[in-house]
Amino acid sequence: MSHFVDIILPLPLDNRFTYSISKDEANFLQAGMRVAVPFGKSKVYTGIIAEVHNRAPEVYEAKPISQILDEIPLVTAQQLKFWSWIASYYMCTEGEVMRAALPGAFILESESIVQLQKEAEIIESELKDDEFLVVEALQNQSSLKIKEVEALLDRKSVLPVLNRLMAKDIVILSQEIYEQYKPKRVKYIKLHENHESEDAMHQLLDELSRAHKQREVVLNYFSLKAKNTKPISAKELQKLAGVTSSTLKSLVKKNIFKEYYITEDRVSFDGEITRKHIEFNEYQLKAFGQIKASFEEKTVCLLHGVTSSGKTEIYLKLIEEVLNEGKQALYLLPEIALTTQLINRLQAYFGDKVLVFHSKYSMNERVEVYQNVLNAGDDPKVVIGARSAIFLPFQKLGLIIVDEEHEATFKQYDPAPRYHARDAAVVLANFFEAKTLMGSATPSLESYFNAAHNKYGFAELSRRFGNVLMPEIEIVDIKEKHRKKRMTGHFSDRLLKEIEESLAEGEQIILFQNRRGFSPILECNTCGHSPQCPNCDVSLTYHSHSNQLRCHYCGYHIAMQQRCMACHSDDISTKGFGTEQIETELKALFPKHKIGRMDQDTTRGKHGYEKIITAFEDLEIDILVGTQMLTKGLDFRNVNLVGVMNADNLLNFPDFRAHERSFQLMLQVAGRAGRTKKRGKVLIQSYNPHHQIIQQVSTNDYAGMYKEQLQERYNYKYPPYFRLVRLSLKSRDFSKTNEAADWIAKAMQNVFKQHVLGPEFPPVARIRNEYYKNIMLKIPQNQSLGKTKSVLKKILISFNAISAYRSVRVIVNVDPV
DNA sequence: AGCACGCCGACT
DNA sequence: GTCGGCGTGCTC
Repeated sequence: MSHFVDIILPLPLDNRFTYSISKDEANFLQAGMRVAVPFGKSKVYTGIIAEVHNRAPEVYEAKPISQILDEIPLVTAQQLKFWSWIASYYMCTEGEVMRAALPGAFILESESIVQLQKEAEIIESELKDDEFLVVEALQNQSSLKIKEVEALLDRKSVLPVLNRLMAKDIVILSQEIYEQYKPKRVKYIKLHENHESEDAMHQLLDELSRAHKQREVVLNYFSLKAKNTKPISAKELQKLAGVTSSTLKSLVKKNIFKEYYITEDRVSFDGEITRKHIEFNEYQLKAFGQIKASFEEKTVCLLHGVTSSGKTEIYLKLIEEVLNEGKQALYLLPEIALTTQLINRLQAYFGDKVLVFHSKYSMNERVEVYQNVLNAGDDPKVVIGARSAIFLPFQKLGLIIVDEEHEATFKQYDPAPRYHARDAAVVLANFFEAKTLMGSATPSLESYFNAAHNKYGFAELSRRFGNVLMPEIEIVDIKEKHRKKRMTGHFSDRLLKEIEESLAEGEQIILFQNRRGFSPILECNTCGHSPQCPNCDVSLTYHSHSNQLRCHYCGYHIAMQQRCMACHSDDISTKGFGTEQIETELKALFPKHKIGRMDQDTTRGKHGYEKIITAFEDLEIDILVGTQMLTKGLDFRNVNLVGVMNADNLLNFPDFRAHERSFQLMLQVAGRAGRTKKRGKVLIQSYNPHHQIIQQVSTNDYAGMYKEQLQERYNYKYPPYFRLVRLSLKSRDFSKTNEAADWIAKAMQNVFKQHVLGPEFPPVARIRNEYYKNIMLKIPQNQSLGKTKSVLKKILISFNAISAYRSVRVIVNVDPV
């Protein structure tokens, strides 16, 4: 009987691909293992085995696999099931899910080259036969391809051999594109056996009497040795003795010291557990009880807890219970809320049971977290991470917490899979029969709706911890202030007065200014022209620090213009305002105080964000101006005043969620004020002070907002009453884009009638010289999702068969946010 | 996605 | 006379 494997390749291709394997391989291989397979004329890809079977393909001859990359499955059966759910629900390929789900280092591409490590110390007697063969070959030629190693050893599974050689630091494996995972190895020092006796030691010190530095190293070594039995790292010894690595090296050369290496986890935690017993207040106790009770009958529970009401303690307690049952927990947060503050808090409580999964982590670190989760065995862990953490290889998941559940960043926008981590988490939890807890101070309408309709359980925390009052929210009518000439730049007299008072009290201030939408643009006062991006349909925005005009979409930039580009008038000015303007104005208004700015420009780089936060915590900054970044998970003790510079540009977004978003954003920002004893103050400046949303924010009226917005959603057929699928078409050819969009829209209208919207140009219809057009499909609750998607898929397949529209790409976004 | 194959313009 | 532009079709 012949044997085959079906492979998922990390490519946007709809099918799995079948390869032939030998009988022995069939016995060895399992679903979830990686294999390298030839694909097309010359490429080799890493694929995941989805199935081992013996159904020979009928219309083609299956190629054999080229090598086996794992000895045990890297992907669990649950994950494979989850991948295929994601692919089908979000209408993408399994290959795209694979790309998103596995750390890049696991996906090797094309030919790997094996080379001898330069300073390898090779002890032939310690090598197995096959290892020796490889080393011998490498001594004759500088590098070997994996294929050549296979030929040399006359077998396919050569990676385990190479891995052993890598572990011994004898060979290195390099990739053309992706670098491979490298374990972190720390150099340790010990005394050479020759000097271990007391006599030898004294003799040694005498010998070194003229080599001061070397003698110093040896003395320090002994004192460290006397203190404890821990291995002594080269770094530690160098530092203590105040010498460089070359001194150490010469001691090693003299056979006085010996080096050895220990592989260490990059992601380990070596701090102390300062676990404090969690003491709930009565409200937390009640909410905790509500959650536990709801988990008896429902799988998902929504926790609506106002800012700083102590949601985190409830999470910790629930996680602790799950860990005690021997199960794993996943704590999901939006990327920007993954702060050191929170991680430290978790580590202080759970110690090395905490694993952090971050997109900022290096590839090597991500591989280690992945492997730690996979090999967790009987030592369950809690993983804290952003949306992609749902793809980790959990063994026995007991609980998923989705904190800041309302955050749009849980939805991946680009590339596919365009999944919503919150919604996918519920499905993932169900695979494990685990529970999901969603938490937010401002829940999404969808989740609140699910709770209200008994699909989810519900718990509430309406008091702030320590009975701190909710901040007092005051609305400032800046239209009137303008009329009465009470504005200084973008600051009303009210706001300035409050800032002055706060500064006088020695308190810190946060000012919030929404980033995009109202970045400053250059405008001619004579002809009204403003410079446009040549590649995109947007105005260029002014960046004062570089004195440039830039495009947010494609990065195009030109120098700041002194004259209008259309009419050469020199009467030009900047319109709209961003964080940078606010910062400049503040510096002029409060020259004696330190002003900080936190936005995309200032938080670039690995620790940019941390630096600003730390500076603010250490009271080095008096007033912090920022974008939405500062709404999340930060706990500043000394802030009592928060100002929202302009509420209107949030509200005027052309999006059915704009009002909900504005409400959430403003309340979240407001929550930064007065987190300790003193009652905080929030000033919201607006041209429309009577806008419903602003009124609802000022009275903290979530229920009112919910009711009103829900009615709007009902009237205009939006979620949660209707599901949405958005198709975006793009191509370099304007009329092709239009024709293609019309074709698809027509095909859809034939089936879905009035539930097809568009085609319509998006607000920015051209980006990087590609033209965009959108079609929206609304799916009523009583219409089968599966059937709808398969009809849509069929339409798209026929569309792709039309050669005239070949250059038009269609992007499908299920549940767009 | 990548890559080879293939058919038409400006160059050693 | 060739190098190379990217349109099209396929990958087990």
